Amino acid sequence: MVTIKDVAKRAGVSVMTVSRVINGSKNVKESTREKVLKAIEELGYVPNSVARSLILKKTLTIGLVISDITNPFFTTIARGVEDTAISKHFTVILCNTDENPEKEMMYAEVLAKSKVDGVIYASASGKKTPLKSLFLKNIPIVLIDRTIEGVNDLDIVRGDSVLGAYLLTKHLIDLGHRRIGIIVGSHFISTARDRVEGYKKALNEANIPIDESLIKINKNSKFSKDDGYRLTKELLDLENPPTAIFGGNNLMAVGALLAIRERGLEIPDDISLVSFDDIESLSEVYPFLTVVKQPAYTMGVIATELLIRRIEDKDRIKEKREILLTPELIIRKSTAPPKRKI
Amino acid sequence: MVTIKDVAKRAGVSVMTVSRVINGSKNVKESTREKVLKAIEELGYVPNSVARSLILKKTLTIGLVISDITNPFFTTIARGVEDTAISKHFTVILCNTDENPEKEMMYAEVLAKSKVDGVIYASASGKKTPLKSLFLKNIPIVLIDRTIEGVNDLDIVRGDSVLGAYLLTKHLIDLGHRRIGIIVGSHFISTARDRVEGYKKALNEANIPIDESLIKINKNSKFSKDDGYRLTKELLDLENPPTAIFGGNNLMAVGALLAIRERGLEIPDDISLVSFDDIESLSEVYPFLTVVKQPAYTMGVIATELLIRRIEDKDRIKEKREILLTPELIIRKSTAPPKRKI
DNA sequence: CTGAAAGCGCTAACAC
DNA sequence: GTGTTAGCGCTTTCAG
Repeated sequence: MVTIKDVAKRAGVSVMTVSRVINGSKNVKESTREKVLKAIEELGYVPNSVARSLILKKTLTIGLVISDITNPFFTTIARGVEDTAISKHFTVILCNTDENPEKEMMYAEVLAKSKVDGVIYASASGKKTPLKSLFLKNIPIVLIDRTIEGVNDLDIVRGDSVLGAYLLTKHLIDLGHRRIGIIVGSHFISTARDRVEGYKKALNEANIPIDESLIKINKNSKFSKDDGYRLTKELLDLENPPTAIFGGNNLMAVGALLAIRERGLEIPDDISLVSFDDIESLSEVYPFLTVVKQPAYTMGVIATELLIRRIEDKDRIKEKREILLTPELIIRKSTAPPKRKI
Repeated sequence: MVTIKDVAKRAGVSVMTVSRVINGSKNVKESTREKVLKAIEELGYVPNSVARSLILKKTLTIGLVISDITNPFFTTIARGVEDTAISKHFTVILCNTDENPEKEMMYAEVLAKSKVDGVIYASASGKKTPLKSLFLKNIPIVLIDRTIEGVNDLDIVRGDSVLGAYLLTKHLIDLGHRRIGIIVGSHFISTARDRVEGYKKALNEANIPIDESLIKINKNSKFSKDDGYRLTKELLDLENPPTAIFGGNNLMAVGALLAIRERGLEIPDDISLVSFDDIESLSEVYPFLTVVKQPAYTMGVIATELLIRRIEDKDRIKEKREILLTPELIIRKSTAPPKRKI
């Protein structure tokens, strides 16, 4: 391995001068700079960021913890994060927890040990335990999408799930639905709770009594397609099944759709379906699902900007910032008035 | 920041003993170990991987360079890579080059400087220049999906694009099409060239003369939706337009679909459409597009396994390995016999 | 079983 | 403009 020493020797200067050239210091004679550059070129020297980080105590790296790399919602966030990070010369380490608290724990530790300068964090567990090692290292954290129980002092960027769920439910109610089923992921996750809250709010406002059997919020289920599929079947098996189903996120809605089709039911003729979060690659080609759409890319951008600001001047802004982004209702073809029971 | 020294002081032992405890060495008296563990706990000590990497000359990190994080094909690869890497205690740095050679260059340099232990690489430029800094550092590389001009000594895992394109084209020919347009990304990219090759092979076999005006392989265009859209319009504007269009990848096929619809044409009645690579989230809900599907997850897994094997015993296996995965033709609803010209 | 010394590749702080 | 010294947090000898 060729080090700064080798370059110095070859160029006939001290390592310090080489360091200056690498880091673009002004105080180097042009002829010296050229000598050094030539040596670097000849030797094929590449500076070692690890050594540099050890001294500087910064790695120019941020961790991005998301819960499902398969979900376009998170992928889009990742893109926003990455684009923004690059523009500020940061590299991002992507950590996919797969909605698995154990993986989440492991990744938090890896990031703490790796001495990333900061992390953007979508919790899979809803718990603060995994954050412990990050806190210990005093690593700046920006929460994204999901809040964490008992954590109130961290910046957070998220969509307004209560409002989004309210809009979706209200749309269904306006269409005439009164029995609306909702399926959401783990109740440990804030977005799951918020969406149920928005759902209830809309029902209450319309004086529709809340039927808990229509609310499928499972202890251990994830926000996955399979869960959506399974929970929808449970809903359809009810004695008095719903006339509309609210998918707690895009993946669950797809699962719901599959379950509904499997039963030979038509959407929206037999049953309506709405989804929290869009799937652009789907809707573009097949504009079918009525959804509430969150500005995922923007979320990634804002979270990264907040984080980097924290990294670069850790002390100045003390107060926590909460950015709430407004979702947008997009009405397509999966919703219609319920069949009138004659 | 609490370091190994602080722990040593607190536990009343030397740093070496702490190091032994951290790394699970056997040669530590049980009572000493407990003292050290207690000190670690009390101080909230987290080992510094940066310092460790500097000595060990390995980071337990691999870089994954992909060209489009928006494309489910690459996302699925990423998942395969990540799952495999984790299971071997490696962390992955995801680099999204966005099909942009400049970003590619930048990322290659970042990875070289970061001293990742290896990289999995889908080239955006098709050139070997960006790899230079990686080569200089002697970092093991496994190519994925795309070959690189003039690079013949690197392991590679890729799908058989020639075969896939051949199958897709043959399917169209079997249906009765004779004027088949093809749109692919930059001809600098091996998969673009291979797909055109497979296309030509099928035509030749059927004794259909090749009409270069039906082959849209642009110098600077990417494999993007917008390019698919634009190139399809060019195809439709031809004096004697094609009766079927071959989308060079999933994104281009979507662009093609949008362009076709915009012209008020019906698929497959007016024109057939096929795609290289599936979009699962789309096809699951709307099984419409006839595609050739590659085992993306498997590609990620295999590439990572190869890479880690290289990392862990750099010398033993000298010869390059090439893994060619077979794509699968999935016939759905976007293809039909051409309208007979009366 | 435990510790002291040396040093990984680099930069900060100060000389000259 | 350039070089010297010291040291980042850790592990590797090698003693004891």
